[in-house]
Amino acid sequence: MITKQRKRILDLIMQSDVHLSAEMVHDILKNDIDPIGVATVYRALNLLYEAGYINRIHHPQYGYVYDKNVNEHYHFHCTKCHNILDVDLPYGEGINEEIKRHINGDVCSHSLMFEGICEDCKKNTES
Amino acid sequence: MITKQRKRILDLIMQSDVHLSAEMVHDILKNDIDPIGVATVYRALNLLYEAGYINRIHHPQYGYVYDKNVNEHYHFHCTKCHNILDVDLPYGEGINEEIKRHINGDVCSHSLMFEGICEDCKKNTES
DNA sequence: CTATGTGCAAAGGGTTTGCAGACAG
DNA sequence: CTGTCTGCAAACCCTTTGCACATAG
Repeated sequence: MITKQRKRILDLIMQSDVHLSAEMVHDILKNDIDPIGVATVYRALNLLYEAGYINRIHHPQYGYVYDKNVNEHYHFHCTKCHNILDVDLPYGEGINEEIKRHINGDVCSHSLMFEGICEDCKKNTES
Repeated sequence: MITKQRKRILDLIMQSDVHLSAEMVHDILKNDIDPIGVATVYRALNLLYEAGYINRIHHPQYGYVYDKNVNEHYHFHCTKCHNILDVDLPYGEGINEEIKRHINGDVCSHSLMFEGICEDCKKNTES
């Protein structure tokens, strides 16, 4: 069911250039003309993720963050500002099969996260 | 400072075949002849990790889990039993440099986690 | 003896849940 | 009108913190 709260939450994710956590989404929407409650935000994000409208990744600091890009891809985490950036590297589909032979089970996906200092933080440190 | 509590916690990690969370460590040690408190477990694990005695990885379900293997390596997460297994794949040191060119910042490490069903869970499903 | 570690219980934060009222179709 | 969604507050889980006492060196 598409309610106006869910639409506003989905729109926010779609329009955001950064990866937002549930808390960030709530912080933005609770100050609107008609505020959205925390519970609604958490429920909507889970639902939108389960339905495949948005992507969800594990943030090293803030639990889950949500992403408009639903294609499998890799991420970079800045250990200074804690932003997540998308990494422009082709997704290694084949590696799952390779690992399957080591594990003797099923391997259906993988996630790859790089860690370091992003361009902006590096500039700010130098200056 | 090496206290008997810290030694027992470190020994437990070193002898375990699986990756233990702080809670699991506490659950085991709280039932001993002289029990160890939660706070001590959390403080000791942080300390042992900071000091480089043990490794720590982000578990998709249970916060951090601790690992006796301090060398960089990759992991497999079973989405059924939620165990973490080590993956026997060489660590791709060179890829950090490659990503550095995309990010224009510093890239110092990466973590790679495979997801799927482990051998044991697969067997149990089939039978 | 002095500095550090411990255990307890309370506080903390982020997320989930129960429930009455609101809303969509 | 009926079933689903919302908002609130309480509950929840895991982790951290403050403090008095215990322990290591």
